[in-house]
Amino acid sequence: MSRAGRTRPAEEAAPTTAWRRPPGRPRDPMAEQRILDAAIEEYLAAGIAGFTMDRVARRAGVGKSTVYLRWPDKDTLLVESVLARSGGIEDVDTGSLRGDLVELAGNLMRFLLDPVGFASLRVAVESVATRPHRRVAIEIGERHLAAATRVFERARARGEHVDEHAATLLTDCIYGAVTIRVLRRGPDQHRAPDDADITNSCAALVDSLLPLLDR
Amino acid sequence: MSRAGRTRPAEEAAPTTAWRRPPGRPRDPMAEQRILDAAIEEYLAAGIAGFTMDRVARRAGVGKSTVYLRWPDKDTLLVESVLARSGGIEDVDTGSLRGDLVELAGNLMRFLLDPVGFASLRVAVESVATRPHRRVAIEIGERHLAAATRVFERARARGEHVDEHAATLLTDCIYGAVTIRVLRRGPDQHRAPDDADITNSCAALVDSLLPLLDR
Amino acid sequence: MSRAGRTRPAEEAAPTTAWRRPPGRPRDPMAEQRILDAAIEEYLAAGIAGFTMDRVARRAGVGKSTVYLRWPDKDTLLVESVLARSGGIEDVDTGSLRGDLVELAGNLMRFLLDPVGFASLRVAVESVATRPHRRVAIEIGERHLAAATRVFERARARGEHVDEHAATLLTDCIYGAVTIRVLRRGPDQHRAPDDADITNSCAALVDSLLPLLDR
Amino acid sequence: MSRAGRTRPAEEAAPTTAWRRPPGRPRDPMAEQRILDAAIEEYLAAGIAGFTMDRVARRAGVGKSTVYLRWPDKDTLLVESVLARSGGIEDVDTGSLRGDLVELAGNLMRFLLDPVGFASLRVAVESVATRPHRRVAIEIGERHLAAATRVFERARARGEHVDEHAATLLTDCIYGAVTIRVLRRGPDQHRAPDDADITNSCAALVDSLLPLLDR
DNA sequence: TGTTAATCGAGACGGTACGTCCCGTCTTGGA
DNA sequence: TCCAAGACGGGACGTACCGTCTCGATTAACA
Repeated sequence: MSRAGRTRPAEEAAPTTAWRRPPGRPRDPMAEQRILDAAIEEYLAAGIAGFTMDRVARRAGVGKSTVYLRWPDKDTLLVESVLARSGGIEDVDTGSLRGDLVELAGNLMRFLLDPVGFASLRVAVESVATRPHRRVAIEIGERHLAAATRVFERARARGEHVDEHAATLLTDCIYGAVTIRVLRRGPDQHRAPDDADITNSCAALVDSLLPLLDR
Repeated sequence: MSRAGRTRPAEEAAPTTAWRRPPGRPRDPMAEQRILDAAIEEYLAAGIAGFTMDRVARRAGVGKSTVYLRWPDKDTLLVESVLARSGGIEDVDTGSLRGDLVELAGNLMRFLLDPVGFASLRVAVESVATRPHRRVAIEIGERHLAAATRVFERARARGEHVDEHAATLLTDCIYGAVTIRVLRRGPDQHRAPDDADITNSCAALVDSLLPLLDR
Repeated sequence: MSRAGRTRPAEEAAPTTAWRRPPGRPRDPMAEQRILDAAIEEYLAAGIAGFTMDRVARRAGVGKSTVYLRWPDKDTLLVESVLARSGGIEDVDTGSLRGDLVELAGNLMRFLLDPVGFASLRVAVESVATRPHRRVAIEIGERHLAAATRVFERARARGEHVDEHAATLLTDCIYGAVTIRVLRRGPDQHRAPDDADITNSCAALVDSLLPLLDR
Repeated sequence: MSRAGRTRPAEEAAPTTAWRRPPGRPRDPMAEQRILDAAIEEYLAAGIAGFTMDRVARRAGVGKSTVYLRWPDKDTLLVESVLARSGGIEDVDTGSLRGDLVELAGNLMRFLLDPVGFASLRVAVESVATRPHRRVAIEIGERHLAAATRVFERARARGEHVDEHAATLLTDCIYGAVTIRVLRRGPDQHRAPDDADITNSCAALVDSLLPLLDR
């Protein structure tokens, strides 16, 4: 997620040394967010084809130099905008493994059905193919995986016996099936399905797969 | 897969009437394939960034007009090139359901690990998001799905009892898991994994999921 | 005015030998004129920029090959179309030298004020600059000059003494002045000047210049 | 001669207010001339057929955008290039009316015999026909006319009596005759005629026409 | 109170590719 | 052999962006 720009205080490692503001006019702290927002809005409005640095800068009320000072090129800006927006795959904790998994699957499905969320899938797939951005895909993957991992850890902490292999399998199947099903219908099919529908179908999926844990 | 060009004999609805060649010089029947080939070669050589209509035309030994007569724009040409190349998800028939499924999963994984195959995934994901090409994604999906469907039908024909729901679930899980795992490592990680490795991991996946069929 | 096409009977020198029709389908005798007409219409309608071989052929109801069989390229067709249309600088004969010259000047002015006539000036100037068509400019010049020459010859035949040099000078001045004046106001200034106006101004011009003949 | 670009200081009407540079990077003041030069060179080297925007930009060491920022299209650039080059119809002042007129006629003839000068005639004739550029023709005309006007004014200042009508007539005849004679032989007939020849023929022309001033 | 230096909005710059248009040629089946 | 139709290879057009650059104006910390 690090940008090419010069380091900022928060990211510095110097623990004891006092931080000295670099000389010159400091960067506008608002610009960053304004640009990210403008980028997402442009992307959502016009798709990847209409996504133009000039337009993003214009919409953000910012000069192009201000953009290029922070992101080295268009692709990077797009990727980071999407990532910044699709950020929080919040942790889930319903008390039971089944409940957690249903919630997890539901979250992913809701996420992918949202245009920005789906965009992060596009970005991930695209970045797998373009060497320099592969990191992005991995990061997105990790983020979702981490939530699943914690769910299983909590289950073990509760005393349930969960085989490591089975857990991985379950995760891949749940995430994979959800993804493939969303791909089959596309995001935001003009009207997303009812929240209850999502939960129901995810519950059915999880219930079908749960037996795998018992060998 | 039909282009914007004028109708060709095979696509005509006229049942009894003899087909009359339209007036004027007929389109070069070779050009079509030469362009598609050149497009894939350019794409593989230079990636999406270096994919240029002029270069494709040049490589195909063709004028740009000849290209634009057949495909309305760069995106469409790229998509159809990839699709044309990623065509044959051949049918599998090993005699047993388990064997078929292992083969199916292996085919998909090998397909996705190949640059052109992975490109078709990119194209599918991208086309889900861009309304005008959604058809493409569906077509790719169908193509893979059809192979799975036939496998289950053959199983039923052999007398095995296969629940409809379970079959769908199995298909989604296998395809989903394979896809997600490929996404995790990317295509053509400089050297694709051994063919035996692929088969082994697919066998493990299928064996783990097969119990789902028995409720 | 000869085209690149194969020779036609009328242009042949064979005096006594019977002319044998060449084998194959004879050329459509109408096509020639239809194409010339269409060319002028297109030129007048859209100017040189909108003058397209495809459009000319289409308007003439003719295939492009039919055009190219008769004229080797666009420029030649345009030039010959204009020339064909601006053809007749009719002879004048009013009985007196002054009358003839006034008529001559008037004809030229009317000719240049007509869009097609002015086009022939454009074509002439242009063709002076483009080596391969220089012939055209000369031809146009000759055509106008010839009329003047005949006027002076007739004057001499009537017994008037007309110095050769003075005649040339007079011709150049009359034609030159008329041309320059038309250039100053442009052709078809939405509404051409009254025919009487033209005659009057030409008469004034000629009357002013006539004394030059008496040394 | 003004282009579509934004206003420059000199053209501004603000009388007392200080001029403020518009925001953004100012246009490269050299580019203008470099492009005009490159255009003329291309035109002279390859004629109108080989006159390509890409080549002009390349030769000027400039991007196409830089060209199109200043001239809206190829025709306009060509016209203005020619005009810029054919600029200086210098004033003449030999002390006598006859001397001035001979000089004037000689200048015009030399001008028209030079490829660039003749090009300006082409441009003028062409622009008379194409509404949007008519201004150009007028400007070229005025420029030459002005020199003649000043000659006659000076003559009057010297006390010579010069009738207004006669002066106009003389100008039209001289310019017209010279133009028509150049048209008859074309510019740069591989080798322009000797400078003395030009002067001689112009002197003869003027001497023949001078009597017109005395009624 | 300047001086220094980085950032800001704006927009011109050198490039490159797009998709369109047209030229002059070629290739059909039919006249 | 010509004809109408229209595809073909080639190449220029004018547009749109990219990522860089150059302005004058700001905005701090340092002197």
